[in-house]
Amino acid sequence: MSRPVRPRYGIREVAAAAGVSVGTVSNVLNNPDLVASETRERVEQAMRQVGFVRNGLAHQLRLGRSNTAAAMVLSIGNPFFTEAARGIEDRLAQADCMLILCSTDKDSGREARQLRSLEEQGVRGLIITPGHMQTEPLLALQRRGIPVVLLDCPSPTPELCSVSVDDVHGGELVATHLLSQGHRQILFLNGCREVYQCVARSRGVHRALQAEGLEPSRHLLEVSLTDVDDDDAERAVEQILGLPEWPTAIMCVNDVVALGVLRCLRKRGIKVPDDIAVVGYDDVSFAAELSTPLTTVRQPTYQLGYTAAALLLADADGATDHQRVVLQPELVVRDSA
Amino acid sequence: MSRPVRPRYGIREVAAAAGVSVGTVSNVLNNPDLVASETRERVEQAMRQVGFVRNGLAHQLRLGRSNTAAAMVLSIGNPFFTEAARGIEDRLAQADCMLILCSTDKDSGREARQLRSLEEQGVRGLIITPGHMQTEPLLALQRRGIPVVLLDCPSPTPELCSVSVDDVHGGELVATHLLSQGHRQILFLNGCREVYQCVARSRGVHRALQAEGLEPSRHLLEVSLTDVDDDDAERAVEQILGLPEWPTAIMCVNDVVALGVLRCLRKRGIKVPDDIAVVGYDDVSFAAELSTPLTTVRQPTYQLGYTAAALLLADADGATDHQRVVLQPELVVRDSA
DNA sequence: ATGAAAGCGCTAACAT
DNA sequence: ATGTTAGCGCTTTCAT
Repeated sequence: MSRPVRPRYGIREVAAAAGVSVGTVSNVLNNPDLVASETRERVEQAMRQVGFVRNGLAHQLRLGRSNTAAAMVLSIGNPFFTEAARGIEDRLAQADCMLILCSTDKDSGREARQLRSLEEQGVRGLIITPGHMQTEPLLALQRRGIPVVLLDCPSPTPELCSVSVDDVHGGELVATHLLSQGHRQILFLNGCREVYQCVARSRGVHRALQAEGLEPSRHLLEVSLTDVDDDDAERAVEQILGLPEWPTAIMCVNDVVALGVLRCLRKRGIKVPDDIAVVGYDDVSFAAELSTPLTTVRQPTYQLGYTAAALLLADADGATDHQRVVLQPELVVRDSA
Repeated sequence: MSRPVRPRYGIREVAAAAGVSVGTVSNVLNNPDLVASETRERVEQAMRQVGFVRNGLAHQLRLGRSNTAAAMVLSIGNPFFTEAARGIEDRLAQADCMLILCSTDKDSGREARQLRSLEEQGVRGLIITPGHMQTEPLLALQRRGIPVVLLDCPSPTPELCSVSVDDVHGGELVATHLLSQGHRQILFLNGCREVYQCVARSRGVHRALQAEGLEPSRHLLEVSLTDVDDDDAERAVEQILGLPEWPTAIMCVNDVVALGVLRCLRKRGIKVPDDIAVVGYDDVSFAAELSTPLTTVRQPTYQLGYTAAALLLADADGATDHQRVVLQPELVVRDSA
């Protein structure tokens, strides 16, 4: 038998110190009102004395559930997701639940590994923005007893909860705005086509073009970024500007991408919006203060997270209806387009 | 006996399905080479068949340690910390270790609660940017077997590891720059005085004033923000501008605060740097692309996190020397000052 | 090479 | 009101 690596004082030591049984100590912890106040006093003092910290692993093993939920987002470097995480955390805290925040960073291998690890940890539930559209692993997870809530992407099945923002409409808002400004050569710096949000916004853009009777193939160039961050966007625009014909407007899948676009254009001395218009998405905190205040789409980000956590808790408490909440985005017109 | 809330298949079911004992299944998991390859094959198939997921709680309980480390930062909304978290995560991943990321948000009650919760979870180690200077709870934690590494703040004791950036020097760099530009009325929007970095940077500013033979009380106004975010900063500046005499330069404890300052000044139509100069700290991704490109202090943020995780792992593996790594900051002069 | 069984620290049913 | 004890799922020693 290997010695425990971290020998701490447990309820046994507390019991000995207080002259009671482990059952009583356990009751002080979990059913204080079953214990005579005098005894309770004594036990609590013993706990302080030996520096007792409950072994949560044993606790949860016994109970069969933990008070830790997990959130997996696409990128922790995107303020959109940290804002949503704040909402999640706040709601979970109300239920004395902690949050494990993970970031998949578009690595589906990593997503799978983390998913497994979280399941092994026995998380109480999972809030996830999937990096692809295979819901099967998530459904399996839920069948094994771990409630799943999709974040920022509507559930394709009635078995999963979801909270999302209407991305088709969001894409449509942006494209309609650009078209109304007379733009006919639009570059859409989109994310990976495996990600729902990206596909949906693209659909919205197409819809806007159609509404004007315009042929997408003539007026729209869509590029899928790989990392979907500012550096990635900068490189992509750099490349596009090497082409003979420039777009008159660039719409970005999020504000971080727009940041990279602005950086590239600034370095090349290209004026926004005069030479090229730029539109972001998310309305993160810095959007309004960029060199050219960013026209973008505001999402109820905090509420998105907060609601997702609420659904998760309801589900973990045995709710059987799987809600699909859809929130509405809003175009914020500033100077960049 | 209450039924387990989440009945999953365990090694017992796998053993039954494969026609072996639980010990053998365990060996397939942990000592595959002790098992005859034919048996191993059979067991592995049984695992897939029943959809086996190892119960990490029981695993860790038995082993006495987990493969999850935790990081507690001051604010998850600050890109500085998410960048550091990326460094931490990357280094931990090399050791097959997961990260729990927590944010204290200046709430010391919350910090204490989360600390306890993490200890109960049996985290393998803790990387923390403390919101105050009481190291006693951290030392106690370490004595109880959980290695602690201070992030972005030098350890005041030889018993704790730390990785930090020279904040006194950083503050000095900024102030020296401002003084050399002729500024004699400097507003320092600092964070809470309980936080080491804030105190250290303030010391650096004082040092710079002294080097010029200037009296701090005449040339420096230092304000402690409470939330230390952009909205908080905006409010503070709004208030300062109500005073009869305005500062000629505002230095900020980080770039997020600078963002709020720029927002306030823009709303009031005050020109940067002509009317008031502004300096940030951290050089986060958006710093260079703000309405006025931000003069700021660059820190080796990713490396900060990466190194902290390396120290943590070394410590958890039994290293007994407690290193104090100090990195160097660098002034990045742009347009805002 | 495999099996049997003890025990990690805790909770809760049952006994007193 | 308190004590006793089985067992959560796993690992590991010891025996076969």
